[in-house]
Amino acid sequence: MAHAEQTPYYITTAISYPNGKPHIGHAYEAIAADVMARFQRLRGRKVRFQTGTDEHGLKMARKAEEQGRTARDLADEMAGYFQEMCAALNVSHDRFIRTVEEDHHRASQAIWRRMEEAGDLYLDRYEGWYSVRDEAYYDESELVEGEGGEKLSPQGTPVEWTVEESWFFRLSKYQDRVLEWLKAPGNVEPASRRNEMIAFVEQGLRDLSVSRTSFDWGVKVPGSDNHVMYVWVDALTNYLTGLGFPDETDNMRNFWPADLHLIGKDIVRFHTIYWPAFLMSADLPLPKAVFGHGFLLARGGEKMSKSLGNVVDPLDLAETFGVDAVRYFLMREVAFGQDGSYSPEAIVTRANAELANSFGNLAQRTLSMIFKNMGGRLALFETADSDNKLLAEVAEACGNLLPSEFEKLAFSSGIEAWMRSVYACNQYVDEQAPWTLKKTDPERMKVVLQTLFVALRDLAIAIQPVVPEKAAVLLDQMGVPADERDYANLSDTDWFSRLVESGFTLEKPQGVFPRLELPAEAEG
RNA sequence: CGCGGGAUGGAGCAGUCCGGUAGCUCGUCAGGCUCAUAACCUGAAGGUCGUUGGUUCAAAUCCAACUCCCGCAACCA
Repeated sequence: MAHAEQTPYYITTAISYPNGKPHIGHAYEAIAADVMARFQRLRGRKVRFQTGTDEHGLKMARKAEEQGRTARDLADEMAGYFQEMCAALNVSHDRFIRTVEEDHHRASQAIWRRMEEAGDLYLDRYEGWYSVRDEAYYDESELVEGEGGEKLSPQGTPVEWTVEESWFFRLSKYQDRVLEWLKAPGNVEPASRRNEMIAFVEQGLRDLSVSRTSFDWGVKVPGSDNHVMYVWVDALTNYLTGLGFPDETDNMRNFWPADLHLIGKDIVRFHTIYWPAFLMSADLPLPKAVFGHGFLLARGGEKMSKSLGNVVDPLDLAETFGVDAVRYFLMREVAFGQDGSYSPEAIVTRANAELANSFGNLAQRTLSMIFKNMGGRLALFETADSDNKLLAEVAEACGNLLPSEFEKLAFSSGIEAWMRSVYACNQYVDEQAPWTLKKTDPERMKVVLQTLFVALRDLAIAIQPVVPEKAAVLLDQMGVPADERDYANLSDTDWFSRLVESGFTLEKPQGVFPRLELPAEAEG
């Protein structure tokens, strides 16, 4: 369907550090971003969606060394897993960026030069306690004592005294401007994260060490070949790289600044303090919004870890339960922004109750009755008040409630609103009892069934961002043309008559959301 | 005084910003229906919303103090 205006929308996930295979946390973020991207496309916006991997840094270098191979070789393998994950989860990104790519080095060096030209970079010596794991220096006062009396970072990771020449970024210079930006609602969400960051900046910002000489797996600092950039300098720049920066490309013009950086709550600081400061220094506009989502915990709220044996491979999950069930579960179960928990039981319960029993069964019973009692053929019909009431409720949920919640990234409550209208449909089926009307008033039965058909089409269109594959299967069965499935089509009043005129005949319906069963070995 | 999150019927959560009949899902019990994916619909039982104090006509919601739990974070980042 043509849209009068195609307002650009640029959304990114964080790029993942691929020193391990993707886990459910990565899947969660990728899926959420994908739901948002698909949602915006359905709203008629011209979407650009980027995800990828952040492959530089000491940890990758060390890991490769341990395995006796090159960092690049390791990076290639690991990045492959992340790409596979995106494919398996139907993540519809426009670009999967890898920070080892040539254009990314070029973009990083370009932003570096701009910060340098702004007078914000200077060479100094850095001495301090460095944690390889955290990739951060700590002040003596921040260190804690380990069991054997050894010094540990506040995170409990080992630190070593390190002295190196380093480039510094004048972060302190941007303190006031960053603070001002942070305080404007909407820039950083949810508010709890925003407040944390405000508190952090109000304590005062120190200049940031932004280069390393202790290893060479990274982007070379222009004019200082023995330095590589601090991983975050190059990692954050990926959002620009994908648009063609530093060239003045159409993508740069259309999509920068980004509409949304979707990230985990652990890296909010980098995205809402360092990144804005870098951009200010480089004289580039700041992202319109940064959202720090919560984490997915194992059942009972415990952290997922290999030692606890509760790690979840997203690919296994998709294979076991189906991609759409997993996507639905993740978006529905936890309030976005907060932490949530996962368990196989929870996904089966949720998917069965809502997708199979409520929505899937609604579709099946409706289409089945049309197929059996009307020969699968549709005809124009006149609705009564009770029918209009249902259609109005469904239209409100699909056209207003769900979209306005999704726009706020409140996926869970958007889906809940949608679900309520599904309940209303099942209730309507019961009240109208078309199986009785079949004997008493066949004409009325047709009205009821077709009212449900209309409702079903709205419901299927609305939920597409969450369960794209299954929604498409359902809409296909219903004969809704592929180019009439945007949100704008929800308010199209002629689609039904066009469908009738086209002579569409419903085939014997196939269940779209079968009930799931808990795999026997998933117990635990 | 490190930081953050949480405590609401059996379980999992929403509601808390902007006080005013405590809501949802799962589970349990009873009933209905039979079109449909052993599904759907209706009703019921079950909570003094962690504790104490305060503000108020009114507090899950605001204020103060306290108790307890969890995490510091995703593969050993």
